[in-house]
Amino acid sequence: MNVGGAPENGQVVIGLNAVIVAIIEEQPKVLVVQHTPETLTAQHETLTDRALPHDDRHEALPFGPFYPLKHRTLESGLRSWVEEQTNHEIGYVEQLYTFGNAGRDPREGAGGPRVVSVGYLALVQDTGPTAIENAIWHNWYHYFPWEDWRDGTPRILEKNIIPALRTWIAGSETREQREERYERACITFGLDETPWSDELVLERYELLYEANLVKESQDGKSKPLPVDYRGTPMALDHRRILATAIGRLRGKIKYRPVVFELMPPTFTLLQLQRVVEALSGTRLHKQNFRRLIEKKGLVEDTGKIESQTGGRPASQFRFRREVLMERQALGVRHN
Amino acid sequence: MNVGGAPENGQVVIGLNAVIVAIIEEQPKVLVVQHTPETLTAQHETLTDRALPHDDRHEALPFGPFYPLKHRTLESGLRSWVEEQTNHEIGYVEQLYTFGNAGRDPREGAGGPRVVSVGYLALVQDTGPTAIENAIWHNWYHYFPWEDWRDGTPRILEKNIIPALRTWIAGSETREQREERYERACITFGLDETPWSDELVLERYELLYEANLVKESQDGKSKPLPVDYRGTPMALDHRRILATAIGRLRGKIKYRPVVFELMPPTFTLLQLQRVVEALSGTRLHKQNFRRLIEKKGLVEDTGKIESQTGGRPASQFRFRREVLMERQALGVRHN
DNA sequence: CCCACTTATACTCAAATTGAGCACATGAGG
DNA sequence: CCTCATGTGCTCAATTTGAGTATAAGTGGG
Repeated sequence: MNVGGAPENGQVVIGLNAVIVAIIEEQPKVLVVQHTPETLTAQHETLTDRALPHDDRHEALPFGPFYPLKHRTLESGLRSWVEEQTNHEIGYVEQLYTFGNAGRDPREGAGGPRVVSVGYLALVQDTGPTAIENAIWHNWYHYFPWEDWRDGTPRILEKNIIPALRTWIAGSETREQREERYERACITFGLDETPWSDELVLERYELLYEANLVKESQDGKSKPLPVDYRGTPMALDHRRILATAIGRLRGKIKYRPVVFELMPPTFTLLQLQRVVEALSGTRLHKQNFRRLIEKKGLVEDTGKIESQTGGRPASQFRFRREVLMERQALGVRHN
Repeated sequence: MNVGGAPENGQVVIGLNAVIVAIIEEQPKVLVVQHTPETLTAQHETLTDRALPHDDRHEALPFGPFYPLKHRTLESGLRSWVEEQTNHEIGYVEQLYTFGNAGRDPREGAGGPRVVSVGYLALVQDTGPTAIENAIWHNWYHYFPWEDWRDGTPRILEKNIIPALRTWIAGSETREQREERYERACITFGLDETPWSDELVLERYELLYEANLVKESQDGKSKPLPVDYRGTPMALDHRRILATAIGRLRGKIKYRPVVFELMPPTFTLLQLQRVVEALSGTRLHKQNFRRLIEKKGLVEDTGKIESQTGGRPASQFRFRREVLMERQALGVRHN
């Protein structure tokens, strides 16, 4: 057994994980696969010869294997199965991170191949229901309820997370550890007047993970958390990958014009603002947002008027594709 | 043959490529391995059962295989072989990109495993000569002579590259193509008053590649370029990986305090400035640089005085490790 | 028809940041 | 003591940013 390749060093299989994002009704949505035991087996093919442990039967990111004989590049592998399965044309693909941690996937181990998975972020337009089976669009704030500040400070944060973090800080074993925990919590969760930073999504998730405040880090020994404040869990390390994607996207929109990948061909400035707000989880100052957009010259007036605004009719704009070519400092900054 | 793993889908082997950077005498250096046929075989082990074609026997980035049975994570795999081989302690490691292109490595193909390689950027301090065999520190501007603007516009750019690009633009087959080429060249190479952007290292390299102005893209049919303006070539796609690393690092220093990973424990502000300048390839305004650094509070005066400055003695500073924890907008902006 | 309500859009203004420079300090070396 | 090279404090105008005021132009209800 184990012939071919570098046998004595173990087998490696490459998987492609996609965070597919669309904005639907002003909410940032991500495509997730509902894992029932049957669909899991059907989807994962060779990777699923061993079943997932019961606890990990959760929602998962869509996953596709990489076939080196069939796919010329990793990205083309990703594109082909995503477009095939979702019937959505992908406008934008960005590689996020490659995860190779042992123990990521409980199916590996004695005899099983090591799964190295490459995470991708893909942006698609809202083009109605997907054809993909068992896959649905979920609001990403279901998984990260503390990340949505559009209606003010999330209640979950004030009521549950911050107090739990303070308990965690107080429970340190040395003074150094307490200070370190406090410092981290300040920076990531904006404790005690420290400003909140929308990009630290991964850092926040990891802190909660370490503090045992999310489902994924529960070892079964400590008593389970109340459901209401840990956010919906996902299979394996998928919530981590999603956190990476959100943080990256929030950062990227500030200096590259990627928002437009999520927009319909024409849109009003308020619609554009709502999309940015949905992604960043914050509210923006309307007049300044417009000033910024116009200054960048990313957008041009189509002359058409949208009158279903609920107020004064608005001009419809179009993204100027000409400026798309790698150009920097063209994003949409906040406030 | 081809038993184990997912046989019908081809074998995959994972390689780890490291761009190891240090600043030595105000120059940004990268660790490269000199490939003679013998050392190549010794280094690459299982990956080198087929020899490289003669043209690809160039300088290469250090490369280590990933052993799934031995390494718990990709990063720990990288750290272990880099530290083992270089005797340098790595302060900072960042994953760059995962390359899976077919045809990247001519050794793959019929029967050979597909090599997927994960590129890493590692920053080390200048701690004298390395112990690694056949590896030497090379100024990265040998590979990208057009990227060093510290002594004004690089002559190579004005004398050779820009004219060659104009020829390439003029040689377009349609009007659209000409406009597209011109636009790209403007943005990346700062043609006709467009400002130069230090971060577009990869974009510039790719443009030159497409325009057939670097060695790696020479197909052997067109007549060879004069040596003087294409920069030193590297094996396989290593120059591409290096370009990715430089661009990433140039971007990163602007918003994260990573420069300090390259600094000795104490340093003067001018030394710090010289390091930033070496990385970004530009000159900075001294007084404003100081103002910026002091405002960020990244640094503290040790009270000690450096008198080997050639002028008035300077205060020695130390990086305040306390602020290292994920904190944003703390980099060193230019000018 | 007027009114409340909603959204669009033009413009103002102070605070903060940035880019460029002057002036002087302080050491080394002739 | 004069020159040279660097360090360090400070000024100043231009630009950008954050926050707000004022007004325009639609909707639907009485």
